[in-house]
Amino acid sequence: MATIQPVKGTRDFYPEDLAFRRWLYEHIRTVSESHGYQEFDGPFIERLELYAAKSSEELVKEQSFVFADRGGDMVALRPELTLSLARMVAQRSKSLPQPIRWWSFGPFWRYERPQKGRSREFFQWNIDLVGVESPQADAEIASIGAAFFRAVGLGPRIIRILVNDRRLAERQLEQAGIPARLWPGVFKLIDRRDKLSAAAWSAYALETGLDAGQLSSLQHILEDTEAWRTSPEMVAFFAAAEALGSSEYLAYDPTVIRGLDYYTGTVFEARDTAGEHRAILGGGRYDNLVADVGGERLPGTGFAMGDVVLGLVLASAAALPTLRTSPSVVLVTNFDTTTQQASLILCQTLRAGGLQAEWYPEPGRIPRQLKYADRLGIPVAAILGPDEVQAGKLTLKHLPSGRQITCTQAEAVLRIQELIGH
RNA sequence: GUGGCUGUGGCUCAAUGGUAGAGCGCCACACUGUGGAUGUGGACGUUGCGGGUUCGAGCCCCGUCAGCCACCCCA
Repeated sequence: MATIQPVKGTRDFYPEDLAFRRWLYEHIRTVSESHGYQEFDGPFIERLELYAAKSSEELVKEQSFVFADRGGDMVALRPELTLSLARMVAQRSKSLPQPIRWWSFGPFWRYERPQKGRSREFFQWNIDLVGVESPQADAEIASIGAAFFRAVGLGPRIIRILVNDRRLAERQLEQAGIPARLWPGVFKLIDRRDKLSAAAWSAYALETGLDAGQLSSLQHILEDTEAWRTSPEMVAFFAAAEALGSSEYLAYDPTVIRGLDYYTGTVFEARDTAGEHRAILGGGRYDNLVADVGGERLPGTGFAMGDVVLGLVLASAAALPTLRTSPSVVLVTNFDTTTQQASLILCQTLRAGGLQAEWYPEPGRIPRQLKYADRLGIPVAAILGPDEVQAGKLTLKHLPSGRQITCTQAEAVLRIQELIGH
């Protein structure tokens, strides 16, 4: 029978895949909560107008799953969370205690061609600090990213968080005599710098409307790795990061600009230092966003990290965890029809004792049952054959060590806990 | 949306236009009450789909679908 194809760009989460996602979620939760952030979530569908002209024109027009609901309203599967967050904050800006520290982990959808590190349905960690304008708030957010990388075993030699500030960049462009109307094009130009050859990039720059002098100034700006010292915000940012212990992950990079239109200040992205993968996370300061969705003006800062690229980076760094997919710590064998009843009772006793226990659901050869336990990584097999039933005992086999003991049923829970080292 | 590459057992891949194979995995047995190791044997295929060329197509041609990769954009 031909199987029906899954929807393009979606992923199936088999137990081992879900185990990884859960592992990720647990690290994200731990790091977020250790900084006092509260978990929240928004709806998976929003009205299209929430996104229109506030994130990026292409993101909304070309890369969102958009459809009319039965009432004729245009809605979108959420392509990002920040606007839902802004909307939720705007709705309760008078009553929510501020500053607001919120995090979330959930699914997002973008209608684009799937490729390496990019799928149409992906999971994303969002973390935001709203109501604070200080560079220290930006430093806290970036440092949470660093703390996460440290927690999952990705050290500063593998990951770097590259930081810039749009306010600084705009000042530099102004000083270079580049008129403000060219800035959007110039930002795009900066973004493309490492994708084009030097000659092609220069040609593209002239097309953007820069003259030779402005281009030369721009090149100086992009090579000046000390320019952050002229920015009070950047200086304060790096000082706070130092205190937060994340300095070794952070570096000023004048070529980082970020594509989303709503960023107003600090911007940053995490990359693997080998340059093998896409950006792992991206974020920055968005001081007008809450006002843009109808609230009072509230500054905010935050980032988003997708699960797909992170998985690739972990794989490259040989840092993927090995995870058990079966929750069972003990398999109760099903020797034959004469012992079935006793096996079921034993299994239920083990559960009552707090152990995750499963029962082989049909009588069968013991080798087969042990092999099953072995393949699932179940550490203990409780063997209950006619001999054991008659003696009122049972045999416990610890599969990783091959050790085997005999005990009474009353002792079983304790003995199993000893075997698995609890 | 544009371009490139690739579709063959469950997986990874072979097969000068001439009999569809291997390794891994799976199953059985050796070992009928002990998994992993070893050996022996076994099952599993309309070669993505549709058409064309040919005496003959997994291979060549056209179409189509899917996957991957790059561009675009971005997590």
